[in-house]
Amino acid sequence: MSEPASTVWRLALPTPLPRLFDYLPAPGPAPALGCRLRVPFGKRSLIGYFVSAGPASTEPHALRAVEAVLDHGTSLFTPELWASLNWAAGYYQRSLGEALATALPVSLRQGDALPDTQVPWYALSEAGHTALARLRAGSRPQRLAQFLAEAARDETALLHFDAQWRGSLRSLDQRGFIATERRPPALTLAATRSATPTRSHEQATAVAAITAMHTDFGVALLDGITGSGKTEVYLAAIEGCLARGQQALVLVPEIGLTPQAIRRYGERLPVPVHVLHSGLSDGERAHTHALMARGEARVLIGTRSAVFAPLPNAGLIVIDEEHDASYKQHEGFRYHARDLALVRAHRLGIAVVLGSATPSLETLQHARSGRYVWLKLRERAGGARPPQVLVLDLRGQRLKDGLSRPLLDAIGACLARGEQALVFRNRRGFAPVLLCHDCGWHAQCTRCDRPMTLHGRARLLCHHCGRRRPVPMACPDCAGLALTPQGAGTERLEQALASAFPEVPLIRVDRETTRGRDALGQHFDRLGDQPGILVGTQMLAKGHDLPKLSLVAIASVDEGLFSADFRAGERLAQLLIQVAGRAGRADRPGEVWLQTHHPEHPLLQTLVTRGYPVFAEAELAERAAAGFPPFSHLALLRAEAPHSESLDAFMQAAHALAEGHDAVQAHPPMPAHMPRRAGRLRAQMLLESRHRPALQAVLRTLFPALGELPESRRVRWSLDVDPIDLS
DNA sequence: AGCACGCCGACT
DNA sequence: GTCGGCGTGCTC
Repeated sequence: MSEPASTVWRLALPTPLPRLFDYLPAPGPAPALGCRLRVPFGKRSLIGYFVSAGPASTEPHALRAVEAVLDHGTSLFTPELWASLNWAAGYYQRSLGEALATALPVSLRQGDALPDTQVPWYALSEAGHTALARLRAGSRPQRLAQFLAEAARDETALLHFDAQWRGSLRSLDQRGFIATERRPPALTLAATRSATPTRSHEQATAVAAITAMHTDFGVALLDGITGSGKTEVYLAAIEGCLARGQQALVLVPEIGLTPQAIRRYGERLPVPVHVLHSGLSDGERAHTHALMARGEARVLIGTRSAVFAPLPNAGLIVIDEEHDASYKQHEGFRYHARDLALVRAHRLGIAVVLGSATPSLETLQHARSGRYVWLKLRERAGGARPPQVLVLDLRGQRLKDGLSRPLLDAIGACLARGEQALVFRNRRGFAPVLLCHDCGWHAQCTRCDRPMTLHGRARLLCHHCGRRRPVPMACPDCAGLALTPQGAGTERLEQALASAFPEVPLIRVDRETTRGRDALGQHFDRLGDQPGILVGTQMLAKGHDLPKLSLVAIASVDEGLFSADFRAGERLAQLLIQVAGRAGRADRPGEVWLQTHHPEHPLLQTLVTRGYPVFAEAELAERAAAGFPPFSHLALLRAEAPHSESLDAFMQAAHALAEGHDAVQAHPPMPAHMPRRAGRLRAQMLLESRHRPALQAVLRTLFPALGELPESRRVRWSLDVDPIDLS
């Protein structure tokens, strides 16, 4: 039966416009919820998602017709994923169409069909069965034929049976002894798995607690120090999930998805382990998506966007390093993968394991309040001792290229023992500032009002907008020749260390030296187990285990100590613990050196002498007193414009709209942390509430109203719900 | 976000 | 004289 003529189809479209769009229906019945349709939109053609059929909402609109229905019968979204994405679009104030499109791999987003996941299975044909007895006993083809006579096999099984199966199969096939058909891939692996290691009492307790949670939604915080064996707990929990026939999703931070880590899951679990990360082709991503959607993949490990994987048979979600900032998308649809995973798990009625050595204060607060099961791992596997932390007071010390004498001596001693040292510095380039020693001028980016970083000896680079220019011969202000690099970046540390220790290999790891697939792993491989030095940025905080690494130095912790961002302390503490955790995992305790001009700073004192849990308690008390998250909830309106008039006008108008709501405070607009970037002026306004629903209610009216402000057309603006970074 | 339309600088 | 810069307006 056809729909009445006045009926329209209401679609979500991948555009930031926060509404649905009506179209004249295509012939045939209305599609299922979430089915993809091709529709004309302005001058282009878009993929939209079916939401509902009904009478046209707004009257005088020239309706256009749906061009094609792409999904017949079932949509790409499971009911749970559909509901979760609807929730996410509302919560993060994005259009439903954008949220839906973000959740799909690019090729599906563009309208491709869900890829075929069937693989060839080989069996013995009737002729083959008849001929089996005549084959020469013990020959390769005969043994293969015997193997296929028992059951049809896929390529994985054949490979495991005989690495050179292809030749034998071809010879059997040429004689008509093989029957091939396409079937879904095998769910389990025949290969023998690596043995389960003996678990510590703490680990066993954690595994039992997580296993007990399998019947319903629940969250466990696996609060385990570095080296306490969190991965072993994940693996055991995933094994339980697989034993119940369910799927497991593991989220890891961008940098955590190393071949080493993937191998560990692959060697242990009795099913194929699938991986999603940014290095894959569109086709590979769509294929993995299809496997998950059909329940043909049981374990998926992935970074942030893997949180959108279909889970028709969900059993468990693991989020490793749950505090990691890479789980928050920093542009467009600014979702938080951890929070979205919790929402999905709630709908799915499954357990979530949040693991970290340095839990976020949000998660910790839930654990303290009893909403999460709090599982602690406080022992290092094998009884290894924690690293010894030395705070090195730089005041009055002579610094050579950012390195003090005691630190150089310690590195020398470390190398002399045949071990490795890691020097961490969060600034790339040679020096962060180029200063005129005569008049005080320093090289600034003309578009960002920030110092330009000196790279090499001749080039200035702005890390905020990418602008580059040559180093002037003389000071542009006073014509003096006393231009001096101030401070030390990774490049300068590399040079200083190379001249101090010319006899050992030295590897610099930062964005310049480390690009592309597993470049980091290759660096580590190059170093091997010989004595040597690694110097570099954040990228060194995770990755390979380095058994010979016994000294970690943080060249300067000072920048993080006095930041305007209320989360800076938490982030610095997490980084310090993480980097420190790299030292001395094997038989001998490592040493961690912190260079600072502020050895008495409470953060360092608490963290170093009493550890992260005590630090976190103190920080939580401060957050409670100041009314910051997790004791309040934030949304940040950001805007930028080429001229201050349009920017100010928009921010004023936005503030007027946001003001005067119960239980939600709209702070006055203020310049962004970087008031000018790439030549554009930037401002922001913070919304804050103790009551999340109250904040959500304000955002629901504020967001569409902002888009309708005439002032909004002259600025680029965005709303960040639960911002991680207030700068 | 795209994509077009529409008015002002440096080029064949 | 044009090619093209990005301001501003619209998308069922």
